[in-house]
Amino acid sequence: MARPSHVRTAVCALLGERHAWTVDEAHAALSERGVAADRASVHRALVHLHEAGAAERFDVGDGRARFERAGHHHEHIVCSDCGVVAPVPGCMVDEAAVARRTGFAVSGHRLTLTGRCGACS
Amino acid sequence: MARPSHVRTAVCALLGERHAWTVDEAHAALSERGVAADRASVHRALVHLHEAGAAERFDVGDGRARFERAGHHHEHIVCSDCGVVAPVPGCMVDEAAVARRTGFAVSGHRLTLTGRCGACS
DNA sequence: ATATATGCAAACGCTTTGCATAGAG
DNA sequence: CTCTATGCAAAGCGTTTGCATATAT
Repeated sequence: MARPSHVRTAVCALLGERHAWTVDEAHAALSERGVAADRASVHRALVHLHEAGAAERFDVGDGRARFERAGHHHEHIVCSDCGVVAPVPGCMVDEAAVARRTGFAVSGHRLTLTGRCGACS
Repeated sequence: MARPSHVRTAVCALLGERHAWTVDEAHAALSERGVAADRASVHRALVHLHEAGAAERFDVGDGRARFERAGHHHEHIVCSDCGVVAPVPGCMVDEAAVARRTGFAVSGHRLTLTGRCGACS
């Protein structure tokens, strides 16, 4: 199973559906669709996509890696009640200002907000 | 050893020295000062301080919990080379704007930037 | 005497990796 | 045939917890 990898293609398709997936969520989603795959394989597929530049990897502080399709920068907000992770359109971070203040050559950022989602309020 | 906890007081003192500590860093720092303490105790002291509101807990994505004194909001920037975590004075996140865009009742945020520190450039 | 912080060791959760196998080119 | 993705199982790592002990009040 060289190029048209079973798991990898399926995982890749998932990324197009939703903005964020943990390894387990992706694994479960594949199962539901009848795609048998090992957690390790799903994880490797995700890591591979990340290394290939097709996916971004981030975490919201709960210790689980999350992956999303690359190329659509946005921030994230986590509901402190139900844990859902939603995308926040746009970018509000002035990296140039940080560079000025810290002397670092800024290359990127990750902003995670916390709050209660509409459903939980 | 009830109130004037040996480890806890020492850990508390550390927080006043530097802006961020991992459990291991704190544990090592105590050892160097001749304060014998178990990692678990250091961890518990940090968690206790956090729950008491004296410390903030965050992570920069490397899987290690970091603690810092509470009450001095700032962002963080991590050097992609040496891994040092530096504070970024000020706050540049407009939570109200996020609330408007997402429908969440925003309660806080955590911004972590990445870049190369002055020493590594 | 009572309550709690500590040390020690084990349990956990998630990530990561080694190895043998199966399947594509 | 060769090379890589997969499955399975185990190893890692940092965090967290149970339990017996020590200590301050």
